[in-house]
Amino acid sequence: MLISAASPEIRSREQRRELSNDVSEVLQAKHCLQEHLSGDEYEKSQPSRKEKSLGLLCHKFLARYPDYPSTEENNYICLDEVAEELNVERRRIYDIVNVLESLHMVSRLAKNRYAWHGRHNLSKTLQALKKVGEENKYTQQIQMIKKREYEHEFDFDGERNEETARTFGSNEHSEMSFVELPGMEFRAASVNSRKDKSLRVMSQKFVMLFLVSTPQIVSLEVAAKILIGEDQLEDLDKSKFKTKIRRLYDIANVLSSLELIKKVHVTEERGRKPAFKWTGPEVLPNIQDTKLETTSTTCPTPISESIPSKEQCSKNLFPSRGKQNFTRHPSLIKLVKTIENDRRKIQSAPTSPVKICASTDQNLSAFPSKMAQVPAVAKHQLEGQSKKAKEMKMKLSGSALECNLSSPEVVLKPEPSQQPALTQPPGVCPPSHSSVSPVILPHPHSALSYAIYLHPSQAHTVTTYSPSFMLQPLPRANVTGIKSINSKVVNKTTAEEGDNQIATDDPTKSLTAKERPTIKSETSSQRCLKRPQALQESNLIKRYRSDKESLDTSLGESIKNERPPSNSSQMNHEMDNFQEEKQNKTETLDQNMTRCYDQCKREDIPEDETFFPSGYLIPLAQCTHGNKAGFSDEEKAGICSLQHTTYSSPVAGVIPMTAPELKAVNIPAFHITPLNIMLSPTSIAAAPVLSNSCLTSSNTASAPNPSSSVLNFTLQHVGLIPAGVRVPANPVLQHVPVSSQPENVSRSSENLNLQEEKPCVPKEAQGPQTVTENFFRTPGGPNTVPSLAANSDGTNRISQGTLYIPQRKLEVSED
DNA sequence: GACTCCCGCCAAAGC
DNA sequence: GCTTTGGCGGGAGTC
Repeated sequence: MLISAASPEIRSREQRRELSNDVSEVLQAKHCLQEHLSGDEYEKSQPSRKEKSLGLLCHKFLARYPDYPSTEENNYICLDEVAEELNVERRRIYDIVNVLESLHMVSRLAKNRYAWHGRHNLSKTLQALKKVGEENKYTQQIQMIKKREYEHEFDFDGERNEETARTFGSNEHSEMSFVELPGMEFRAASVNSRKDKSLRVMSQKFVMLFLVSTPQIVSLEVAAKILIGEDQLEDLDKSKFKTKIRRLYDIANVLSSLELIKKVHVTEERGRKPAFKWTGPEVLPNIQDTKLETTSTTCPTPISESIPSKEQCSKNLFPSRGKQNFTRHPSLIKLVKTIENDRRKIQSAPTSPVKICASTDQNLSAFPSKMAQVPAVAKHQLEGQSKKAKEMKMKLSGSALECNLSSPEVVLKPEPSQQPALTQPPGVCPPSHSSVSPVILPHPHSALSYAIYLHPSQAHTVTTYSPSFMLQPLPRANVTGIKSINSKVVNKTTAEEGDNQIATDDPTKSLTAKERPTIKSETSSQRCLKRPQALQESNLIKRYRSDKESLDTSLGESIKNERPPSNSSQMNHEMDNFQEEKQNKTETLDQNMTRCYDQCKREDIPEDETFFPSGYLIPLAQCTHGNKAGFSDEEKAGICSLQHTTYSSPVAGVIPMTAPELKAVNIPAFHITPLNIMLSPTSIAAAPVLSNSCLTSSNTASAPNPSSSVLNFTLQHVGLIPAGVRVPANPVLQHVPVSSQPENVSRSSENLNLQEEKPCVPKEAQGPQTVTENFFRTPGGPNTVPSLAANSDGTNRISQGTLYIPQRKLEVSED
């Protein structure tokens, strides 16, 4: 009955002939049903509104065809046939087909006839859409709309709408366009030229919004506003808006059936809003080989400028507004191809370092859209850390510690894990591996900088003892975030690894070592050792961050080799430059980090393994308790009692290090004085005393195995001992067999792992202790490094942390 | 009452 | 001139 009502009798008769026996039987049954049932009963037997929804209909439609059809199969779609079989009018089928067409899952062959492609082209299409979405700056548009929504709450006059209209009107991307794939161009001139293909275009743009959004959630309201804004913003009235919303529901139903999106609700200040979340495949915008075909109804830009395709060119040459219906003229093909080839040449430079470093699409190809949050996270952390540092300074300014704040070369900075995780912006992965924090230290002899890497607990310790330090955490949270984000696509993280990641991702667990899960320490390989580029970039980042901190703290002092800002405008200017450079460098560094992480993954290096940048390290002690020196309870809580924790960092170009090594080489770290970190005898005396229990439980029992070669090299390198002179390991640790063989590191790590299973001595029972106290207990001992260098003013110059030596010395440390 | 979206009118485009 | 296609908005069903 429906068919006969919807179609002429002749067509029905022809179709009936083509229909399968099953369909005929269904129809006959229907007719019988209608004849035998009364009107009400028949109505009741009709499917409900829900059962007739477009989404369900689309499900039925999709069920008819395989996701990945083979070429041998008959993949033609006859709209009449489908409409009849699905018992809907053709109008509904058009809605479905249009959306599928926008994703290139179907293509129109002829009148009433389509070809089914399934999901073969889906990834390419999504890549293309993402690229176009990025080019169209949809992210900015979304932000603009959201911002305007917020402003609109306080501004109800009509000026805003005018401003909105102007903004969208000035948008160079305001034309409607359709993204095509090579070989998937619309064959029919009608489709190419018709202006009223907005459902397809809307569908594509809707998808683009998801692909460029972070998180990939788009509210209907925002989507409708953007689509209206691009269409006819002068008609930004309510009816237009409602109509767009209706269409978006149509599209969303189909996309939901394709499991590309999922309906959610976002709760904002003004209430609950319907929205959709992208649940489709992660899209890597690596489309250097994907040729985009963008049709356009207008020609806003000259052809010589970034016209993406011959399609676009032909369309732009013959704008299809009104009744001008042009197909691609053969004479244009040659010209268009030339343009296209040129464009391809330009775009086919994926290895261009400029592209990679400039966070372009190529850059994004390695890291999906969430990578875009990296700068924001970094900024967030820097700001938070800067604030924390200021607070810490304020706190400590009146404390018993006498710290020379007048000339700090390195300013202490709290570690990232101190940042409240809840303050992370939505969609931003919280910092996880926050165990190591580098500090740039200028080398006194070689003009090369050192980086001190501090464990979070050490950060607290250093904060306490030397508040003039500023810890410079690596963008580890960013890296981790990237890793976790990309794990599905890039790293193929196993479930177990994922669990580990979750455990370490939890920022609350990174606050103290006590809360930290036992982390195995194993030095399995130094295959990730040499990453010169990453090292340089890392140093650059550190320098930038130091610069930033220098500005932030407004101390009027700058880190060595950094020119201090002379006035506020210059400072602002430098800040701007810094932010920009920092972002670029951070992203580049993060890539290297992720690459190394991937490599380590491939080489089966445990995720929690200790990594430090290549070069050698002079680590800090990791066992500290802050019961003295007037620490507040809060600070005590922050000072962790890490005993068996190793330091993990997915930093590119890293050396696995175990906790014992850190302890061992910590000694020279404390005595090397490339910094002018002043510590008075008073404060040293006030430093916690290392108890035997600590040594027993962690240093000794956990098989600390000081790497004397590292120690010696370190001392030689910094000029504390002459070349050729070897200094034995710390006598406190001497009962542990010392081996300079690299494998020994692994062995000690294994020991450590075993030890970790034993219950640790309770914090309280250990009493105030810190490994750093080792140095005070054995000052000037024959087997230790020289005593603290005393300054003329009676203070002692110490540095605390893991000293990072440039990589060129690496082979020495491996001795 | 707001949200959701089915339904079908009707005009443009195709043949 | 008939058919196909699809924009559009009323209004019914659902929450």
